[in-house]
Amino acid sequence: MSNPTIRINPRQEQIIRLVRSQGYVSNEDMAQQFDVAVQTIRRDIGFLAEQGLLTRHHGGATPNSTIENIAYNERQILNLKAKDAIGHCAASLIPDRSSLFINIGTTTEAFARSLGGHRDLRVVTNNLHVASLISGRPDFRTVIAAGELRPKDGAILGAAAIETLDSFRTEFGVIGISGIADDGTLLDFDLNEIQCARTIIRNSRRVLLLADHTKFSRQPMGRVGGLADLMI
Amino acid sequence: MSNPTIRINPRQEQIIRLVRSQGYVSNEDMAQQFDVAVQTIRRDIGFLAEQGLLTRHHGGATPNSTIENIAYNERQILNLKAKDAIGHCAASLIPDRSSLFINIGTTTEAFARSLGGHRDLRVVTNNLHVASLISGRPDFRTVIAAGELRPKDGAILGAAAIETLDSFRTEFGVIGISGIADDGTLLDFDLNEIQCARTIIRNSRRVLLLADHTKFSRQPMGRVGGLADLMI
DNA sequence: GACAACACGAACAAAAACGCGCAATCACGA
DNA sequence: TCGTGATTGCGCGTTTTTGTTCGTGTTGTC
Repeated sequence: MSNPTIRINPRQEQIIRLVRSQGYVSNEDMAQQFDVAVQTIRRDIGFLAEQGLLTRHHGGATPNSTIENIAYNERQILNLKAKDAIGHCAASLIPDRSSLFINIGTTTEAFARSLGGHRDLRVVTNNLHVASLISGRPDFRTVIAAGELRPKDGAILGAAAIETLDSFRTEFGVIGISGIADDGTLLDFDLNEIQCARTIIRNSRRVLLLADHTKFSRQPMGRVGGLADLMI
Repeated sequence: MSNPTIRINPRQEQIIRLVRSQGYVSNEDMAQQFDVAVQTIRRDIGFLAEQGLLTRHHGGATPNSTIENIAYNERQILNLKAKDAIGHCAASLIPDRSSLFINIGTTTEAFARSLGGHRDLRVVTNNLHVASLISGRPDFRTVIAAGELRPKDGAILGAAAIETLDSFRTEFGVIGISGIADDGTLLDFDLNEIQCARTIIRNSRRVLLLADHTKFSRQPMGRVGGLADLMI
């Protein structure tokens, strides 16, 4: 029948906890910490990875925060370094205990990843990956918008999403953009995205627009607004 | 059914207390502490584990955290094999091109993981992890419910979520449950969860209830419905 | 592109833990 | 006092876990 006693021993449980809290731990470190041979740790890691509880690497293991891995591995992220830097910089502008919208886009996801040091934020987002990234934070209050998912980037768009976004007012709106025209006009490809961005801008006291240099060379056709709309 | 005299001797009671306070205690330590042979401790541990009062391991025992206290990460690994098997089995009942609700719970997540071979499903869910799992599928149409995220398990609950769920009718409702009473009554801990489950049941042509054997030994207090509510 | 250092898996051996059967002990009432 | 049944301790063969060795594979550097 089904085995009643699950085959996970205390050490393996500790390993999961350790890896999840540290991000990356080497086999050597774990062997030392638990006072067992490296080979034993390897066996544990192998077993846990087989169960899908963490990810194996040469020399150690990392947690299996599903979405982050999907984000990095399966999706092409251009200018990762620049986006991380932008996200980090933007995050430093957000004080603890603030409320904020986070819109769709890979740059806003980088921003969300940089919120690790913040506390007690209240976040409203229509970005599935952002929601996943911060979903484990017990001190955050995270609201996700309703609606249909767009597979390619985890965006939640449409009338229902706008309705959700429209029922909140926040101190910050963090949005990305597809393109910026020479005159400062903000541009996007998709009407739904544009409407969501507008809703966020309308309901935020301040707006942080995250964009790297590539946005200046693109010229989508939809108009989100002018830079003037972002002024405080 | 409930046996009137369960024989738990003082030593066994002490063992439970000790394990609960220490986290992990080796059989050797306990044998020394109670001044009995290791064999006797083994018997005690075996008996107590059988009663579900603690968890047995090679060389010792750990406490059996109560359901509410089990963190999501740990819950995820409970009965992983059984949950995968259940999920796989349930997935085989779903034809391509169906529409379905997927509720919160680790078993429903296992189910979602088993949908890899399906095509063109339309899914409505209030489970962030489920949404993430299937978000990359370009042939699926995925709708996520609105509302506040519960960090411990990625559940989206509340009035907004119910409103989203209530605006769809599907062929299948896939739900988990916290406990099943002997008379078939479905039980849950949280009022919000119960309301979501009821909404899903109401709006589904057929309901698939995913539960492993551990659900029969738990007795939460909220009533979701009877097994009769699930009949086709 | 080659080499050194490190990490890995497989196989084997040692150690620890386990279960079972049986005998000794204890509790308790006839 | 004796018998009965439950509990405990011990011996021993079996299973599980852990450590070690060694040939192979991977990584990083020059």
